[in-house]
Amino acid sequence: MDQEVHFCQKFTNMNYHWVKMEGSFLPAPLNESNEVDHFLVEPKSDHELGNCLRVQDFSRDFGYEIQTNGDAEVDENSFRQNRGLQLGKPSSESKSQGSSRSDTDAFEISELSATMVMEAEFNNTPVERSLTRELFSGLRTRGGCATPFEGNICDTILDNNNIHKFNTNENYLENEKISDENVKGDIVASKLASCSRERRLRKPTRRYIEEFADSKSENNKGRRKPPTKDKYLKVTSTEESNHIRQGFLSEDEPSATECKNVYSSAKICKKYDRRKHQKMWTLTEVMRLVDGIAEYGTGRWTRIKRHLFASSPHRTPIDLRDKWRNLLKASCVNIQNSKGTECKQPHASRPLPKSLLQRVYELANIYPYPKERSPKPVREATPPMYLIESNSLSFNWGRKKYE
DNA sequence: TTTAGGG
DNA sequence: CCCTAAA
Repeated sequence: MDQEVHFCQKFTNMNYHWVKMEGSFLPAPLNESNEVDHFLVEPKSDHELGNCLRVQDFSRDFGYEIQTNGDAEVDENSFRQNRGLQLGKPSSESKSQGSSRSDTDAFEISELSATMVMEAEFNNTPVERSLTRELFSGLRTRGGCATPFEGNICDTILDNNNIHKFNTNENYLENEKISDENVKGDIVASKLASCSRERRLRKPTRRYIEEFADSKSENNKGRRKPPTKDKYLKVTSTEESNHIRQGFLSEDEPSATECKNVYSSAKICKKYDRRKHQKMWTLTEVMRLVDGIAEYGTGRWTRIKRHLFASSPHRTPIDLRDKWRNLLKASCVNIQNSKGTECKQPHASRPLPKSLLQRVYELANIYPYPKERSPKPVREATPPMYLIESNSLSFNWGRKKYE
């Protein structure tokens, strides 16, 4: 029984916490393993232990599965005939494929599995035998799936960790002047475990958690077709909110690379609430919008967006149009005020420069917003006073004739 | 799919 | 900034 406890505690040290977050379980690193000790120490039966530790459970929850290809299919009997860590081919022959770090999850699952096998091998009690059986039945039954590693899983693990020297290739341990079989196992396993633990100390990042939750919910609910507006971005970053607070006063528009970063993070966070993270229009943005309208006219918001706001992924064509509507209001009010007309001053915290408003006003005359372009066909209507007065414009409005 | 209009 | 209807 002491051996069992010993094994279980060792295993526990390498395990993850499974943290429940928003209804789903996430793997979190384990510094202190006390919380799960009760699962492992002194199990009542083989079955109970198996339920706790089956490989399938890990791979299923990660969305990864563990692969053994055809010729590397593990034969339990031959496996058990090997001693200690001599689980596969010598490391010099082993080849790792696709050992990219981007597949961290799959890698660590495999790593964990291999470590489990090794641990079980060193302690030949019934409990560990059962665990080993469980593990290898899992490896066999779930073949044909995709981890980035092919071939003997243990070889892969060892090779990828650059710890292939641990292969008990008796040479290594003989050089180490260690003969006792159990001590060998403990040393190797503890080295493996420490290697494993190094990478598990990091907490899962927030993005990882969000992605995990998101993908899980998508798997459960099925993929919902995003609304059209999602084609244009939903942004999220702290820089973003700083930018919001700075408003007009800072003209530091996000650079192209920043926009790319924002865009990539925005693609990840699909349910971003723009209302909660509204981005103020900067003066340069407004000027760009005015330029775009001067060039393309109103009602061609998509074109303006494409040509002038290509580097501002957070501005949709609808945003441009809405901003223009607001600009129209602002310019109208200001001009009326400048004429002494009694008009309500907008409580804008950052008033636009008069020159800009003047330009908006002129453009509004050239390209009247559709609403202002007589909703009903009023043929006999006289043009508004402000149009008559703006003689600087060469715009031919309606029925004006050259005489 | 884009635009207009209202909320 | 969002939603919906219409083009």
